[in-house]
Amino acid sequence: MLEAYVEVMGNIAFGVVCENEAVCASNFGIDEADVLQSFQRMFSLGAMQVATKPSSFAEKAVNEVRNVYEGKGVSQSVPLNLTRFAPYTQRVLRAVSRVPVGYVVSYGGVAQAVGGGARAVGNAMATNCFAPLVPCHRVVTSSLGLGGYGGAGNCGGLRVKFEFLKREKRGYSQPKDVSTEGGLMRVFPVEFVLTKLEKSAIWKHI
DNA sequence: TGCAAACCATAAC
DNA sequence: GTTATGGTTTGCA
Repeated sequence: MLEAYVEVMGNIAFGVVCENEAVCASNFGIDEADVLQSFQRMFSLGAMQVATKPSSFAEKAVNEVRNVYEGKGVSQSVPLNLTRFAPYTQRVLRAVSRVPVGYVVSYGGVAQAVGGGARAVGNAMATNCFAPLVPCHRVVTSSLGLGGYGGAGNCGGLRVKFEFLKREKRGYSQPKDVSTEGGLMRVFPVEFVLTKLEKSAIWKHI
């Protein structure tokens, strides 16, 4: 039986779905109903039980979701259960979760590391059930545009993605390579994206 | 800039 | 099998 748990902090709600000490899904939204609704689109109603009193693991997982949301980074201490995804999608998600706070990667950059094409990577992001644990908000277009955001859950929108990136500013100025199971992956300081967006002034309309 | 064609893994049929 | 569908990319006018 899957355990769903949602914690509301002020005007934002964080939620996880857990099973056997692993996270099967995570999300955030405007309130508890919002988050639960997104979970119900991923799992059948009968397979999931909403916990009023969370297991210690669920509590820890929700904490992690909140940390990432607040821009504090990923400790990568909670295991993810990716088995309900296609093998290629799993590779993409694992590669993306290696992008450090303060950096972004392009769809094509991920594709280069895990194989396949940029478009396929975008598809994998769109089905990502682990927002923001798998930081799909750090994946942008090769021209340093935002790309898209908000596939599986209710929490979508480029505005949200933009806010994420602003919180994750760390003042880096040089690109670097991170290693993935497929090979090296080039990541860029999030500032590259932000300065370009602010210059183009398009972000004001998001 | 803007547009069109190539790209690639999935899900649905 | 085949088709439709994207959170893209690249080249060319």
